Amino acid sequence: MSRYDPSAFPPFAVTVDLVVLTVREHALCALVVRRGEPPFQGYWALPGGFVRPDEGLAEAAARELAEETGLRAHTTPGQNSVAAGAHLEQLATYGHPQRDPRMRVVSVAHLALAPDLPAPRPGGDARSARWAPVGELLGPGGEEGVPLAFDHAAILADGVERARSKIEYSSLATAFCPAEFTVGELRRVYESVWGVALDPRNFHRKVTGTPGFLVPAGGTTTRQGGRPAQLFRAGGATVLNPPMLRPEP
Amino acid sequence: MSRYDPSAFPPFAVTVDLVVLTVREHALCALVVRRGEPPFQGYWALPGGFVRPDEGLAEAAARELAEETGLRAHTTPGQNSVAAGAHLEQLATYGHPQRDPRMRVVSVAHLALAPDLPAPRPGGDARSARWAPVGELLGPGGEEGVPLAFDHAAILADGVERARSKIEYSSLATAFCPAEFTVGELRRVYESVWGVALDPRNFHRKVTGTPGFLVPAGGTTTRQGGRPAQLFRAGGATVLNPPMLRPEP
DNA sequence: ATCCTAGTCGTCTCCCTGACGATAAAAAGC
DNA sequence: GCTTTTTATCGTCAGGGAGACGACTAGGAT
Repeated sequence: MSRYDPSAFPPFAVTVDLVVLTVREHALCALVVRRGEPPFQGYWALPGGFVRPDEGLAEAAARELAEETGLRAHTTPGQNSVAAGAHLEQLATYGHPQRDPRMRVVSVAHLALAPDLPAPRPGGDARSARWAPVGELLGPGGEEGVPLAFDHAAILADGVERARSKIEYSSLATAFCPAEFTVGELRRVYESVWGVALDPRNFHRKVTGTPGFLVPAGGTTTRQGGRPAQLFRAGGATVLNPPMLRPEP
Repeated sequence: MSRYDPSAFPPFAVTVDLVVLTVREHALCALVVRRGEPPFQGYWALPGGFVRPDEGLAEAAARELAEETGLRAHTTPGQNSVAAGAHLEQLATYGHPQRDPRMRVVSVAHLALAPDLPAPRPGGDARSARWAPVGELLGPGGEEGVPLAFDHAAILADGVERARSKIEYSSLATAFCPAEFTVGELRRVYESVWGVALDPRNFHRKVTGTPGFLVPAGGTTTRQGGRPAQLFRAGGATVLNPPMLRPEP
């Protein structure tokens, strides 16, 4: 930190990009926006923007998240924030010298997990936004044969992998659920994120037996047809001990 | 990414800071350097420096690591690099607006795990460097009652926690060992990083039974006194299935 | 020769997990 | 109304991993 004259630092721009994930119709989906200007005009991209001069990184990410989804983020002492039903954490930083053709841009990617939202509201500016299944975005050639802008496919892949591994040993899967949910709904979250089928009986035994994971909310509901299911809220536990195990293929 | 005029971006400096960990004398130690100029002149700090204009983040971290320790880093396709016996990965990014009193600095912290090195060579410039047990650096008031410079205590704490959790489910603990090592030496690594005592018999059964973790190197050695121990190298496995379990207090 | 130290193999028990049968309670179809 | 379908929930059982710990081995130290 002493090798350079601080007043002669090289010119960097710092942005935040958001991997916002949700589960819709039994599929893991990411929020993407259509770029209205070059470079990559017309391409789908992750939402994001420049960090403002007097704004922290988590603060910038929370602001962008609110602009794009309307979710309010409530910053916590650590690096993670919890919005109204949403979770926000730093993912990784991407700074390849040529990742943006305009200039040197270092992007601090964040990962947000949100429950199924009514509609992807188009945000403050006029860009169109949509939820796209990550399988399509990350498939060969990307969505509609067109890959994501910049290095956003790699960022999205890292975010998806982070989500997939983090619901193993933390209670974060509840961030995909509304405030009150059933064991079956939580199971469908795991199945959608991991892309596997889980045994309903073993899953029920596991989640109800893990202390602090779920607390009964008191009612029952019939949202899916079939026998009414008990309603739960997320418990106070953040780490799951023992973890949920992702079955191997 | 379209809200700002890219040519009018706010002025940011981007640095890399390094959490370099090793195990020395049954204690987890971090590399710290003494600052020779303000701010925090005379304080201990994590090694680091500015990212150069045409240099990637991992590249900058590898360069700093080589300057401070002499370890060569060999960049891999992913975000992680493996040096000659050392491991390097991105940790997290710290960008609080006031974290550096001189200017707005965003620091991309990296975590390096190295085997016990002969001596902390003072690096290219004249700053003094030393290995300090993390318990002293993170204890109340920090080393000698003086805390680390900037927010480096928080960065170090995050790096230590990352190392502690990552040796649970990956074979990264071998990065603290020389090329050939015994099961006992590997066990002392786990004990030092976690700060616990492990049962030698169960540990031996576990690591030798995990496929791909260790491969016999063919010889035996008596480095610690007692019965000669078989020598192993790190196997090809990077993830441990099932993981090593950190005992709870 | 004896003790000490560290390494290695074995055993036993507990608990978690996966596989899967059985029952319960609602909606959907007839 | 009755049956079928769907989902939820409880139980049982076998296999595997992990903690606790005994026993044996092979060097150095005294």
